[in-house]
Amino acid sequence: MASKSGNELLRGTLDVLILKVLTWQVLHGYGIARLLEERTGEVLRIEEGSLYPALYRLESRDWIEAEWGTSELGRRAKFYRLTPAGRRELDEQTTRWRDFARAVDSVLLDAEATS
Amino acid sequence: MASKSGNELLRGTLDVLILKVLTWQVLHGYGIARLLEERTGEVLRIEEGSLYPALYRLESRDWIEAEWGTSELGRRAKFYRLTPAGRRELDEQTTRWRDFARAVDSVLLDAEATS
DNA sequence: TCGTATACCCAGACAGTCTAGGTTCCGTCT
DNA sequence: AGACGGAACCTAGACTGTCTGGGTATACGA
Repeated sequence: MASKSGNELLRGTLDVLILKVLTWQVLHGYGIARLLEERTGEVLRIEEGSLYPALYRLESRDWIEAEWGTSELGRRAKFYRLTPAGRRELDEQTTRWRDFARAVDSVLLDAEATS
Repeated sequence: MASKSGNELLRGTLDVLILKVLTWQVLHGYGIARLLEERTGEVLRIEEGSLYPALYRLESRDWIEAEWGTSELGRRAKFYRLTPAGRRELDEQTTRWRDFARAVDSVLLDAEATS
């Protein structure tokens, strides 16, 4: 019952998460999703139907660039790298996330009664 | 240019914020929005086009109940209060937010290179 | 050889926010 | 008295991003 499949919280956050992962390494889409899930103990689950559209979006905005290659497991894969504009965007969105999260916390973590 | 009017980050967070405010006091919609903006230094801006649909959504799910009354300034206003189910939902969504925010932080606040 | 996992792709449904319009009424200023 | 701003509510339609659920191809192990 409390399943709530559509992760609304992820909205507006997936982009910056992808950009961040790409500062760690040049990686293909599938690997980005796996890495994010792994590092967050499955709290962040990136469905492929969200992942690939997000990658195209980021590429069309010139925040990342793609190149076909071969994965560690010998399969054809598209590797993404961060562009200079993508790095600037990462910084900006990271700041925005921090401000937003702090604001939400300041409300949610407050005591129940303001007296 | 970096305007980004549609606040995607707010997605999935507005509900829990409203529920939380209603643990502080019985309040009308307009007042909820003003209070959230005030308390977060305008970081959270709640547009009326998002606010009222959100209130109907919460009411239709029986998480809040409404009653018409008169505001402090003498105007007709709809006052909302939290229901028991709303309180449970608040707890659940607060946990979900905390897990999510911690997961995002663990990625974004990490050093640039994992070595 | 057959299944499973890797790795990619896409159309359509869906949900929530925003824009931009609107109404009513109170209090204040002229 | 009239004009005006702001309080407080409401709504249709656009937009955007995620998910569901389909699909392809290939490598590897059983």
